[in-house]
Amino acid sequence: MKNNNILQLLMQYTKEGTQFTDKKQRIVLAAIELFAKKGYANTATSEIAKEAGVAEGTIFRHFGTKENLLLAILIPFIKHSLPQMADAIFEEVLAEKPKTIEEFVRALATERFMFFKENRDLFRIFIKEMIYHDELKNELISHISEHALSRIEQIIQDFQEKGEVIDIPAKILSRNIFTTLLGFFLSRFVLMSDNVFLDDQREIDYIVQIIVNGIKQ
Amino acid sequence: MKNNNILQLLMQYTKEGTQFTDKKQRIVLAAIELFAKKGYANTATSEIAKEAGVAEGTIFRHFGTKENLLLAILIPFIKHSLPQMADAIFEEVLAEKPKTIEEFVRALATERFMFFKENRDLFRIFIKEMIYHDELKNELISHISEHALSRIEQIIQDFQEKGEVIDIPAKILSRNIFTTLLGFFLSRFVLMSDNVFLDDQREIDYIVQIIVNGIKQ
Amino acid sequence: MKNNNILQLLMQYTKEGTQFTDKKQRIVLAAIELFAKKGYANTATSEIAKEAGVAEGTIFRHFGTKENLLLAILIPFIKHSLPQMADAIFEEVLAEKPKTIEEFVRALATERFMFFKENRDLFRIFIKEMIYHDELKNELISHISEHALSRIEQIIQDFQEKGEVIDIPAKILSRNIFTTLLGFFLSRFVLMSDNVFLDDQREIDYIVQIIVNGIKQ
Amino acid sequence: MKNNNILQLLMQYTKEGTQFTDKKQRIVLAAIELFAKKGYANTATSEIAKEAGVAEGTIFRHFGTKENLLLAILIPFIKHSLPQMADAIFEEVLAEKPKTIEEFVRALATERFMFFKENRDLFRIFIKEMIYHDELKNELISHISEHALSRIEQIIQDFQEKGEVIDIPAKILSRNIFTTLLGFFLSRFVLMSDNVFLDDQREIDYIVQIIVNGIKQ
DNA sequence: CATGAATGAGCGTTCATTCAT
DNA sequence: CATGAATGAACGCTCATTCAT
Repeated sequence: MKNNNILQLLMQYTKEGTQFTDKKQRIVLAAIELFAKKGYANTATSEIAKEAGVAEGTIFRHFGTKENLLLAILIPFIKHSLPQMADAIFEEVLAEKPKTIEEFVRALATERFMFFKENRDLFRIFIKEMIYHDELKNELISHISEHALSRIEQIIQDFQEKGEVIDIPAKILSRNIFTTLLGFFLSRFVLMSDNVFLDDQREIDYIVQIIVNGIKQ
Repeated sequence: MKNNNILQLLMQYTKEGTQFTDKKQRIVLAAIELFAKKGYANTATSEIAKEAGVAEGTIFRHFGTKENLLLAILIPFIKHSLPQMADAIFEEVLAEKPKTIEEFVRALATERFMFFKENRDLFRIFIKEMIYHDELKNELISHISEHALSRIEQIIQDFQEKGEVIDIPAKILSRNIFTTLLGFFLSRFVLMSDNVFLDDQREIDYIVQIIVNGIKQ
Repeated sequence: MKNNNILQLLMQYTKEGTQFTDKKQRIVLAAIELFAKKGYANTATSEIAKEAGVAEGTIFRHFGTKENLLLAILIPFIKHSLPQMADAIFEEVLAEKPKTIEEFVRALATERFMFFKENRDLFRIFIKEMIYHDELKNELISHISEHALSRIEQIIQDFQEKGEVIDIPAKILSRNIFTTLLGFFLSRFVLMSDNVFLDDQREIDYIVQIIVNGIKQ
Repeated sequence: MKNNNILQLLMQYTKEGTQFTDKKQRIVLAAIELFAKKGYANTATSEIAKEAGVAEGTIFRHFGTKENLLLAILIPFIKHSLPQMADAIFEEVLAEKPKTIEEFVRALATERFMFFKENRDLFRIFIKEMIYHDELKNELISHISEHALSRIEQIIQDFQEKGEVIDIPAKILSRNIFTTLLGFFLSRFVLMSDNVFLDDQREIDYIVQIIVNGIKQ
């Protein structure tokens, strides 16, 4: 779980294949912060420039349009970081060779919890902009299906064969695990205020328990 | 389950306590439709006026500002409709005197599924605008806590006393049921495309099964 | 020759079929003045607004875009005023039943001289914007061909039949008369400074003499 | 008629009296091409730089401002190339010792036709930019008067003395010849589309015939 | 000399809001 | 109450110009 911060991944994948320049990085960071805080539509490019300490024109020199700046944040994440992350997640989650379904769900929930905690800003941008941005929505959903759901499904099947998990189609179960976790993270990191919640570890414990009880044989 | 449509409820509760005039109603209906379709920020008041068949000035005569129009849609819903709805929900859910926790969860999930299905537009506005609108967020959360979570908690406790539900604090359980359902509805009605899903009844069946298995003794 | 001023004609032909409002008129007049003086590209909409004594937004309320404002000046002129003018020109020119080719050319040259003198601003806008605006160019040329050249050709043929005009195809002659006059007007009203020229009457006398000698039998 | 291309002349005359460097030449050539195609105002210096294969800064190192670049194209042409051209024109036109006014006009028309055909781009820049650029306009007109009109006038006088040309003041006749030719070239190379025209030779024949008939005794 | 990233004034355009009718 | 023309602040964006390298 060493590198959970997307921005570092983000920096590695640009059209040019080169590192972002200093100013470009500062623009991206300022944009993420402001988009997350106030939303894309309510953030003026002049504010981003001010926050980043560059001239407004510099934003357009690097990204062409404001929308491109948004996409320059989101698309590489979807296209490159997300699959790579999916690999990393399952590598890490499976590294400890979870023997029970509970160990697996706990590892997954913990890993994702930490991830969303660390990248709450980006997560918020995603959720907000996706709602009316079908292109992004479909792109993201197809990537999730391909890279995450299919793996969870496989793992569930393994546990089903061992008789540890109830006999509902693995496709359904995996989607419900995914949905349940997503709902939890949405409540936790997007919708609700922090003060509603207990400490992290107990939160994770409960959601794991709920999920696992829900699917255990 | 006779009156699931919020708009009719919405019309009955205004600050002034009077009925909305015809034009005011048309403005609210047009605004809801457009806010839901394109988002608050991307909807011009001129569009709302056109869609409602009134002059742009009329909107401002009635609501003062565009934001007030949004709040005039959301606040009464939260303040009046939501509690009333909560009453109605539990009245209805409990009307059939659910004998088991499963019957209760199924009744609740079904009722809310139908509700969100019918009011998807308003649901979307809520989610989207709440993300960066802390006032709304807190208002909504406190109402939910007060009117929904506390009742679920009470019911859970009853079932715990009967030994049907596991011995996790009822507060936690109820919040997890709530979160799980909300996550499901967010996926189902806000984030995902329709075509990802099975038919309604099977969707409900599975989410109920997951939740119930998760908390059954 | 009572109504040589295009703007009055311009005012009569709008999409709505109504008279321009006062502000709309002032915008059009200011735009013509500034476009003519400084060119379309070098005139800011803020300047037009200032000159017209309206808010900048008012321009866009009425015309949508800056280019539409240009076209709202030029297109009605081409589509409506120009054909109508062509009618008027030949009506007037032929009203005095010119017995000789010289009388005809003189009447035509005089009428057009006065016209361009009075509408020099609009003439300049036309010439300047047409140079790189093929749509306008083609529109104008086709209207001129249809409404002006064909009539001149007819009249030339009549004089050829009377043996007054040399036996070059009437099509060629008419285009050369047209071109010669146009060249004269371009030099006179667009390119050259006023001080290069003699008094109007002598200018007209000479150009007529040149043209007539050029085509007389 | 060996060297009709202005650009080569252009390259030889700069303020500094030195040869243009390679990069400077490439900038000028690119600018001429783009100014002619899209107009001065619609051509970005970045485009010129790209087309010329130099950095944008290089343009400003050489020319200081964009307007200076335009003037660096037009002024030397007016100051140096135009008089030199005038010499060359009349040298060439008179080389064949035109015995009749028709031979003279034909030689002049042919020479200029070929010239404008070959330098249509530059011609367009001139016309377009001159319209609102009084400095340029006056500069050009005074040079034309001095170097071209005065010579034509002289030649016309000669033919008048031989009784070949009508007895209108030579000043007027020469300006009318000039104007008629200019009008023809404007129509031919700036305003009209190519497809309106016949083949070059017949075009020339007719314009010559018109002019000559117009002034022949 | 040459570069090109950076600049920021100025542009066309949008739109919530006002107000005379 | 209702209207819709008018407003002007604020926006995204362009581009001639500068300057450190």
